[in-house]
Amino acid sequence: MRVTIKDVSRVAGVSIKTVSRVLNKERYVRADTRERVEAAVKALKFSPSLAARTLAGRRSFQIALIYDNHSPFYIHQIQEGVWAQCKEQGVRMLAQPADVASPTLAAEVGGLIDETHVDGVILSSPVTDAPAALAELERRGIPFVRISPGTNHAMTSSVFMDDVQAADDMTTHLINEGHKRIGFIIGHPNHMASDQRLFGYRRALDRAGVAFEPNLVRPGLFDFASGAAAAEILLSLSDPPTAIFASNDDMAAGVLAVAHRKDISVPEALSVAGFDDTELASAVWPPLTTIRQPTRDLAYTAAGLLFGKESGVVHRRLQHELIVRGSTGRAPSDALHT
Amino acid sequence: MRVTIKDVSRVAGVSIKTVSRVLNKERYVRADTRERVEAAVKALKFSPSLAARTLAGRRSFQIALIYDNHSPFYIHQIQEGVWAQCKEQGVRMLAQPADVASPTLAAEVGGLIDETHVDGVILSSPVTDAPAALAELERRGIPFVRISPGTNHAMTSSVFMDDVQAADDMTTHLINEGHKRIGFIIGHPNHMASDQRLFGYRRALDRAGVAFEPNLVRPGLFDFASGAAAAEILLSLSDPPTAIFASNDDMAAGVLAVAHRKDISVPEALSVAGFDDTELASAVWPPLTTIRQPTRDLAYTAAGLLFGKESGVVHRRLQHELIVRGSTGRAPSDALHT
DNA sequence: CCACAATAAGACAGCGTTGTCAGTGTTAGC
DNA sequence: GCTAACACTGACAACGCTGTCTTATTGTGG
Repeated sequence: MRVTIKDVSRVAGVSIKTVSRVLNKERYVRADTRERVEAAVKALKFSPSLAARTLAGRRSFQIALIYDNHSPFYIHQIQEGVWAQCKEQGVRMLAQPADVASPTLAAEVGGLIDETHVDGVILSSPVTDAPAALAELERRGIPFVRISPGTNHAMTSSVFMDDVQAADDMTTHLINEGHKRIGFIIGHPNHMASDQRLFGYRRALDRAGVAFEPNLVRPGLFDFASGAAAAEILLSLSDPPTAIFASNDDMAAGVLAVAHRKDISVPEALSVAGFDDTELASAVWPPLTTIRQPTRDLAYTAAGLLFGKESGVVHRRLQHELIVRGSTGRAPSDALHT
Repeated sequence: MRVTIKDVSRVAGVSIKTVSRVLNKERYVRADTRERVEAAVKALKFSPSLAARTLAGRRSFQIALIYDNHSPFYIHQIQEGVWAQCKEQGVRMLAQPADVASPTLAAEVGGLIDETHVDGVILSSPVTDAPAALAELERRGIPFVRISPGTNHAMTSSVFMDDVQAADDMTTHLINEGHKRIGFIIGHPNHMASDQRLFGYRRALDRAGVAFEPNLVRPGLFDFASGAAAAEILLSLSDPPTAIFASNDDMAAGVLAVAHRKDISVPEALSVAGFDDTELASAVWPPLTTIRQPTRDLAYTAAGLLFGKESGVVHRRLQHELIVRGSTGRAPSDALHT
């Protein structure tokens, strides 16, 4: 039924081992032999069985992407980046949702690796910082790369952006626009990036000599609803902020919705800023001023590192960018002084 | 290194075949033997090699999900639904993006199946209607289920919603709100659902005796930008529509953005409706009146059919729901008559 | 022209399971 | 108490490749 390496070898008039050599681009195959084999492969539309290659060889031609992130846009971009790199390398990608809070995380990660024999793993935040998952990977000595990890890890490569600086950039931008009371919505507590963005916000305030006010900082969960809930509270303050900086776009969209409902015009009465520059940022009104996180590139680069394009442990920082759109503007009080 | 069935058999004091029987829940294993084996499996944290099972047996414990859809929200829900079902069944899911317009589609689908030996395939629109892909699947006699196919296919199961009725429902709702001039933005031409939604729109107009006006219908591509572009044209008409029904939420968000930019208040001066009820529908302002498409359930059910929960070819229709939110309201002229 | 390395290709075992078949207990019926 | 049917278990080949080892062929320097 199935076309196997045997069929190819028969058609090409060589041994199966020689076919295997051609398939794996090994040395010591004469050019004309190679061509005969390749012609046979094409004629028979032969695709080698991954299962057999995995079982017999040292590679499985598969990698896993493990994630636990509730922003569909973010995940989509991550998947796309890893996928693109895999396609170039002729490797399959196993997308694996996980729950970092689950007690069975370690078992799931371990089982995945044992069952599939994947050649490597890409970890996306916050799985990057789940000790249980990391321990399983290390115990098996399987290569892995982390995307936007929150913790340092000398032994494995990672790809990330400077969350502190990015949040600092955004906050500074708002300050430069005349804002003094800037609300901040923290990201999901599972994500280390959440702390870093908060830190960047505080650092910018400090440097500018703007007093930090705990009232203006609210927790969030990286989703629309939590952003809206936080905005509800911030905007009900007796002395509400003139700008709100949310730690991701989804939450910023929540802020916008509340502003609209309360008939607070954006950006005239309230500036709103997001983070990530997902498709959502341009799909809401007004379009969000945000930080462009090179998510897809992060993922693409991470997968590239996994395939050993560079040797040794590499920590690569990718550049973010402040994207100014319609959701932010001069502080309202400021307008009086012009 | 790796824990194998041999290790388990040694610890349990049985043959590897008996371990295999327990693993596969076959008959003819004494209860106490089964327990001994299960204890050994647990003690050794044994996970059977998928590669070996695939090679030796008739099942691969893997299915593939093939999609080509540019709405991240939609794909996310589809993946989630299939994934949930797979998890219940203890089967791995291979997510495979594809390009229905690509000339290599058939080769990619064929290669995927031959390489991975997947037990079945889930096709999401518009791959459901790509003849090249279907032919490859049929040639191999591999079971597959289609999610929201546009064409009939007697031989395989499918799961879908009634796009015609849903579009009819929405259009009727708008008519009932007093709208006479209702713009319509068609979906991506690759998707059969696009035609059906257009048909439902026309059917509702006909039934209500509202004249169909070709001017009010614009093509789109299921993305934000094409929705905005269509809205731009519709709203520049000398006699613009009082409502715009976009064939999905992404395009409806584009309409909202244009309305905001042109300072047309929604829903007072313009009603906007979407389709799908993705997360986006609730993340924009005002939140979109839309059709709730049971995307996740569609996917979950499709995967269930693949695992043969029911025998024979099944075509299951899932119920949609009209979700009325803030983006639609009475037609403006209508207000005068109240 | 010979020794020796480099190149080229095949034979065969083995990866970790499942399928098949054979063999051994165990029970039921008369 | 004997036989047939059933329940249970194991031996062994096979799945489709790659790794290792062996053998043959071709080049290369002195």
